[in-house]
Amino acid sequence: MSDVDRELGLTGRALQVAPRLLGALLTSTVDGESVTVRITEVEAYEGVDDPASHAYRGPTARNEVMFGPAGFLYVYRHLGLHHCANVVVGPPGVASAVLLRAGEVVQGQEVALGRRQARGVCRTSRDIARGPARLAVALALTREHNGLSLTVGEVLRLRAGRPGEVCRGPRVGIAGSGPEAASWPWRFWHAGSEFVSVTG
DNA sequence: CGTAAGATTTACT
DNA sequence: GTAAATCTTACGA
Repeated sequence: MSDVDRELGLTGRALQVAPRLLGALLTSTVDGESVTVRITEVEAYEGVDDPASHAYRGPTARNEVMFGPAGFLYVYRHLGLHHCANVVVGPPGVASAVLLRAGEVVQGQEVALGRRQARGVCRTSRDIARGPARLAVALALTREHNGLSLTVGEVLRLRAGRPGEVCRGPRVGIAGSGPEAASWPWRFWHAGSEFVSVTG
């Protein structure tokens, strides 16, 4: 286990780890360009007990990384258009992950903005990584990065940052998983941050 | 093998 | 506010 694993307590379950990831810094280096975001909004996804989780029905080719050890990246494609990135947490064999929903770009802003504008319109710096698929674009994360380590290696680097005041509420976009799971307050964000995808 | 639905974003009315 | 874009995954036949 690395120092970062210990510092952030990544081997805990998603519900415990999610709020601890707020304020953490994630750097990606893709195509020789480095971008760092400070994480401002996350959601916890558990496994067999969580109807909204990709791991709810057991391991598949897509979600196998979620069942592995903590400290790795899980990236999935959504609606054929977008990618979303998760931090795999929890002990090996237990599916548990934290979806990165939004962040503030603190390094490599020009690169990140360029990547966003190459895929559409991005008017303000506030919107560069505000939203899970936007954050993935800013960091240039795709399915190719699925399963990469967040603590070892050249591409990804996660490190602890200064924590802030935490708010929590229901997760976004999972109404199809049933009213119960959609009501659980498993979404966490930094109080007062403008770099949050949905306020409330 | 066919098909339905999806942890979203963007543009347009 | 509403709709379209776009394709993979997962499940049923």
